[in-house]
Amino acid sequence: MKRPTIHDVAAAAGVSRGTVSRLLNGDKYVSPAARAAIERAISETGYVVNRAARSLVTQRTGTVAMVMSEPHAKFFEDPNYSTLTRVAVRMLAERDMSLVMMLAGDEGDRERVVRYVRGGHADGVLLVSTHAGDPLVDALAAGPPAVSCGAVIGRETIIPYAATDERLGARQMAEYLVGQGRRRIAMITGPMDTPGGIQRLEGFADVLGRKASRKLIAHGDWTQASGERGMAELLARAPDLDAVFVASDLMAAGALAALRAAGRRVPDDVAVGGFDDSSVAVSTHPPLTTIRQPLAEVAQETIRLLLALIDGAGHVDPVVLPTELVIRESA
Amino acid sequence: MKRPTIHDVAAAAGVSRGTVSRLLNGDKYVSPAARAAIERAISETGYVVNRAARSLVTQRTGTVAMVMSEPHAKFFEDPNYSTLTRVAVRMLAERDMSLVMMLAGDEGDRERVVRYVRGGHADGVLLVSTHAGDPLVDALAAGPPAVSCGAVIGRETIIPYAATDERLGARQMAEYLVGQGRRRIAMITGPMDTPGGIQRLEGFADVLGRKASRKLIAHGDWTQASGERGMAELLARAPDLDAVFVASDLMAAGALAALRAAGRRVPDDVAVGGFDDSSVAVSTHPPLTTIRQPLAEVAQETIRLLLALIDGAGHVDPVVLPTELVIRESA
DNA sequence: AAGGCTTCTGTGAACGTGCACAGTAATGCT
DNA sequence: AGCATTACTGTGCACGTTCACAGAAGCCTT
Repeated sequence: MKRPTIHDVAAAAGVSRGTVSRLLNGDKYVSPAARAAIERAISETGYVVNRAARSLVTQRTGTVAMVMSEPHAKFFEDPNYSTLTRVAVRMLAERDMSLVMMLAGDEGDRERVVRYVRGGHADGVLLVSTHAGDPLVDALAAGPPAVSCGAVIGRETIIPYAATDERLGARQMAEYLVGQGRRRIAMITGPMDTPGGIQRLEGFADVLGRKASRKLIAHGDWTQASGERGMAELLARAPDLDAVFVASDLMAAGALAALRAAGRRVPDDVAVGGFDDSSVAVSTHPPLTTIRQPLAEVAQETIRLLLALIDGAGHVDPVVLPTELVIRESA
Repeated sequence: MKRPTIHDVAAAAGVSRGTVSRLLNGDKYVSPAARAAIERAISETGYVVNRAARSLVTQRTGTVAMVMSEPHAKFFEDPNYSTLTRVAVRMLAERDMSLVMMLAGDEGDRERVVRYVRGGHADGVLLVSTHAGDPLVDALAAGPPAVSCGAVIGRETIIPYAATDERLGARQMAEYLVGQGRRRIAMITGPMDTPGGIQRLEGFADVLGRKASRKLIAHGDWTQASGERGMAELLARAPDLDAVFVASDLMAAGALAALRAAGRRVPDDVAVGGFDDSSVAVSTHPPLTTIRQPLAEVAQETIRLLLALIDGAGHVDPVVLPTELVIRESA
């Protein structure tokens, strides 16, 4: 009834522990005969290595901790995390490693994460949605390698990351709107302590120059309600606007509602550009012209960086990947 | 530089390993003096228990594996999983346990999951979106306790679960549509190998009786595109329909598009009812009248069942929680 | 024929913990 | 006073693995 150990396998194969261990860990000095006997013994006994015993001696855990700092609720509905999680699990599984999820919403959570990581329970840390000034980043500095999916504002040189070229994406949308002959282009940004909030506004300003006046800029918090509010504000401040670039599709859905309430037609009176190419982009009416991010590639690069560091690379360079304009009907 | 061990703590506190261990594990026989000295020593040394060493001797891992069988991509955007993950991480953290994510999409994945779980690397298994006939369920039967969030079709008596009362929700919507005076009510279902697919149709049929003719029923696969297709089919087969109950909000968004394309006004010509009360429900035009599921409670109950089993409960009863009608503008 | 590689194998020690057991001192009970 | 009980503490062993080391066997070189 007991689970078979490496001893049982060795006995069944007629060799010693050491030889079995060598086979398991890919050491080259194992004779073909021994190899065959051991492989047979493993499948007969249904042996699977005990990771606890292994990590006790190797000081490695085969585990990566995914730490999410989103203080409230809905961190996940974002396809970003969905993709990242999937890619991470896949890539780690290939190396027989596993992904454990941790929340770092409040102080207690954060302490637990630090204890866990510094206690040596993870070989690496995958940071997600870490806000500017999050104390977690510094608390984790002395531990195992950490990377972030998306830059950590203010810690770009400390925490390696892979990210979308947010600024490029914003430029693409702004240029498209200008190219369509729009003259009074407004913007609803994300929160200004996130990379997406800051850099999408920067890209917008790159193209619009001083036409990007404060009057034409409203700030949201990624929620649909904030998009609706932002749009209403903008309409009040600049009734003559003929286009709006909204920093996320979800907020853009809110903006559409506000425009409809104000009797403006989209795209005839006002063109609307979104960002993310998420599932809401096609469920709105009209469907959103938006910016697609290479989510899967970003996720993949993030994990690649982390694995390189875990494998001993002293330093890795951040990776920034280009976005793509997706034209639908809203602009 | 080495991480402090229980020995170091014992030495610093002037007691023996055993006493420290007793304090750590909540044994009552520790004198107040020893307790104080040990607690001080722990915080001074920054000691954190080595889980590998602990599980080696206790045969427990402090880990729950969350296994997702969704064959393709987007398992996560569903707020269902988002909520479940969050709740699971929270509740497990309280007991100092952790959640590891595993995918069971293809055969290779499934084998890895079985190896992992039967190899004793998890104290419990949390099944998610497991389809009818999934071989994983039987392969896991001999291992540690497993529960499912949402019933596993055909294995309801083997795998304990917490779930929404899907059938009740469908009845609520059907009764509401009937109560609004609708006479020709159609339905677009989910895939018929999922609880949501089957039971939402059953609830609909409970209310409509033989009025729920095959002519008025189309099948979707939860995607928006399938909702659009289903609606087009229904309009072709029964042009006189005046209401449609769509088994998910996302499919309902597709149905709205098809209705708009056909020139039908919602809700004037056709009332549309959704299911889930997800974020799309408020981003469509008009916003969807839908059924809210108590996601957080279901998640909580699921984990509670699992923990009870891990704690040695021989048997637990499934939990089914009621839904709620949310009235917006589409019906 | 002797020595030195290369290839392969077995063995003892260590990793850090919990648990059973033995043991001590103080207290309560008759 | 004697004995049982309670409260507390220390010690040896086992958990299952990897790693360093030592050693055996075969082959090539001198």
